[in-house]
Amino acid sequence: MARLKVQFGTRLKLLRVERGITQEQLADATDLTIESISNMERGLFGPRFDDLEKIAAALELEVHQLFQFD
Amino acid sequence: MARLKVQFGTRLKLLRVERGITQEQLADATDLTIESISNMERGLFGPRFDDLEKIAAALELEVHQLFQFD
DNA sequence: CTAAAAACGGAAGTTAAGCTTTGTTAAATT
DNA sequence: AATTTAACAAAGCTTAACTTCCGTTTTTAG
Repeated sequence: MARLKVQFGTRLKLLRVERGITQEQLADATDLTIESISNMERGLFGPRFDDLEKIAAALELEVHQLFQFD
Repeated sequence: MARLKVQFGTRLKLLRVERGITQEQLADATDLTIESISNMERGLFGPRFDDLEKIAAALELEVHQLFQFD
């Protein structure tokens, strides 16, 4: 039942690494802490709605692509 | 800057109406209140991460489709 | 090989977005 | 005209999300 968080986290990390940016750089770009990014990538929690927008913008993609698993 | 909430809300309403279910039915299926559904559809706030899963399940679609605008 | 950078992980405390409750009003449906 | 459905608002509550602080491990680079 926390499947989505884990899937999202895995996807987030993949996309971030693909773009060659660090957790710290993503944290800066989204006004979050590195721990929050880390926790998201590990599936401990998902971002708030507003932060979804920031994350997508920082990775230069559409929000729906963050949820494009498989 | 609350663009995503508005887009999401509009999309949610469209998908719900397409399926011919009321706000109340969606609220029941997701363990939310009708006001919360109403507020989301009007773009006042977005759902929590866990509720995203419930909403997608209730509408029988994948989460990424909730963010498939245009 | 070593130092630095990046990521992992946990625990405890804080904050504010999301959610509820209550109530009223306005459309839409029959 | 009556009933259902949805819009709207304001005030209070809850808790997931977030931060802060800490130490450890892994990866990268010099």
